[in-house]
Amino acid sequence: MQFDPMRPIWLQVMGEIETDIVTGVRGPGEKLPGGRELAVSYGINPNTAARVYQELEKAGLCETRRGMGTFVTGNAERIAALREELARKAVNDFLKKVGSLGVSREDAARMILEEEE
Amino acid sequence: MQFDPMRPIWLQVMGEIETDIVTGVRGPGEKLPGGRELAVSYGINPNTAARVYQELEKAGLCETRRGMGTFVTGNAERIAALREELARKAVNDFLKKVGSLGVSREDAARMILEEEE
DNA sequence: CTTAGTGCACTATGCGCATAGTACACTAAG
DNA sequence: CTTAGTGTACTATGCGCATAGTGCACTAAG
Repeated sequence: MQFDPMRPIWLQVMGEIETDIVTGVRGPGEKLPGGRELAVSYGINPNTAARVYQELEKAGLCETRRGMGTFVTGNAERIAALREELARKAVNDFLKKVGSLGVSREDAARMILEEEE
Repeated sequence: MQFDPMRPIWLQVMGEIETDIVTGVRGPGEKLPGGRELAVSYGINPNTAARVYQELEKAGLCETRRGMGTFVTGNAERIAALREELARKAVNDFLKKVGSLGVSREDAARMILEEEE
């Protein structure tokens, strides 16, 4: 994976794992890779990897057990709430951005259905 | 205005001016505020303000005349192209983000039309 | 007990952003 | 010419990100 140099790496990796969690790729209670292993797989520093898990725990998505590792939270409600929150945020950000360009909600919806890859 | 501490200020101010240009708030050939004035109005450092105009010129949106100021480009095609580019990018970013959450294009369009403020 | 894997804490370095401050060069207007 | 407004070029400081490296404490498995 290659990173956007304009945004902190820990935030970008955190986003990746967040997505894996809300989509079920990483199930509730599942053990996540160790800090050092995560660092290798993403090509980042162990300190940066540790930061990722610290922030995920702050967000209530992971639980850390010293000596054992970091695990996806077993709180399914929290996960469902996050999925809802992320989707709503994506919609609002999009509407705000496209609105500032002078595009209506209806036109935005049309662009989404018609946009080619 | 308050800034997102996770992203460079010059990028955020640049985005503001970009939007003003593509929406016609700042017309082609129009003189933009001086670097020091821009700094005061946004509450940022003159050096950061200068960076904004440097980047806008790199993007082909402004023309700088030493001793006179910075002006919106007279190239209307460039402006129209940017508007198209920004809208397309917003759509693609949105589709990518919402797609990673497991939401279809149709559901995304529906969410946009139904989302409340 | 020993070992491997883990989280955690610490020092140090380099880089870019953002700040503050100063100085210089150019242009238009008086 | 003088002045005000402008872009431009420096130096310097503080901060957070990201890196590198080391060590320690905890846990489970052998």
